[in-house]
Amino acid sequence: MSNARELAQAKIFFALGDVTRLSVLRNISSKGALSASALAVGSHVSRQAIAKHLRVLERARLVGHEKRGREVLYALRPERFDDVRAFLDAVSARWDRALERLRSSLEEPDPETESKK
Amino acid sequence: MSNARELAQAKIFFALGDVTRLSVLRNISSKGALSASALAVGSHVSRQAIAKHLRVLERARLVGHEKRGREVLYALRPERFDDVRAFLDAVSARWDRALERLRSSLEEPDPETESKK
DNA sequence: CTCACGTGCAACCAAGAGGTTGCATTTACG
DNA sequence: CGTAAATGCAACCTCTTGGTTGCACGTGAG
Repeated sequence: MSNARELAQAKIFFALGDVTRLSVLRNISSKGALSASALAVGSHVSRQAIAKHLRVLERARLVGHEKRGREVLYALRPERFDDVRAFLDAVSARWDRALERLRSSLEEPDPETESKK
Repeated sequence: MSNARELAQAKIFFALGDVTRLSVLRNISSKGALSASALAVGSHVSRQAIAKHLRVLERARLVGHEKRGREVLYALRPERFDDVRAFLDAVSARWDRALERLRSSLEEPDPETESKK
């Protein structure tokens, strides 16, 4: 039930569930690859806090890093967002089917299929 | 910078960032509206824990509740997922544009636009 | 070479998350 | 009416989060 895929999904969503991290993602998605220090400049928290957030984002594989001289640049990995979309689509689809089942069972009592229970 | 919309987005993602809550969502998305007790049956945690998770999901407006006799049924509100998709699309689009800018500025120095900095 | 800058690591702290148990309350159903 | 089921509320506990400060280490610019 709680296999590795679902755990990875939860990790991704967890990484997205913080305003500071969302702001970090917005920054590197609009301005390109940035260092932890650069990201901390416009932020209201310290550089070390940003570094921690970057580690969370990286463990969720939403960003990657690359050593560039004496600084470390963090960049987006947008391909991971497809997994998130897949989850959303799956849930929505299941929900639509559940609604459809409910609707048909209400509008049309249909004793044949009803007798299955 | 950190306005109400971004806070709401973070709340949605936070609500999705827990394996138990993801499992709850899967359950009510496949089996339809369920009560907290019913959701707790197949789970490895207590009914009260499920109730807390349901409150988190409800504050993020991902689910809604309806009193049905002596029990309370929780159902999905899939329209909220559109907001999530909107965020993902926005970030991906910005990232694509950032990549495009980077690529063009590398392949073609273009002193005219470069002189803007 | 020097030194300031960017980074990483560690200790620490307050607050919140996630979970439990226990009890009170409501309510459908024999 | 009586009772068992479903819920709500509160207290409590432990572990994690998000944040800080301080310091040590590498490395690039002048």
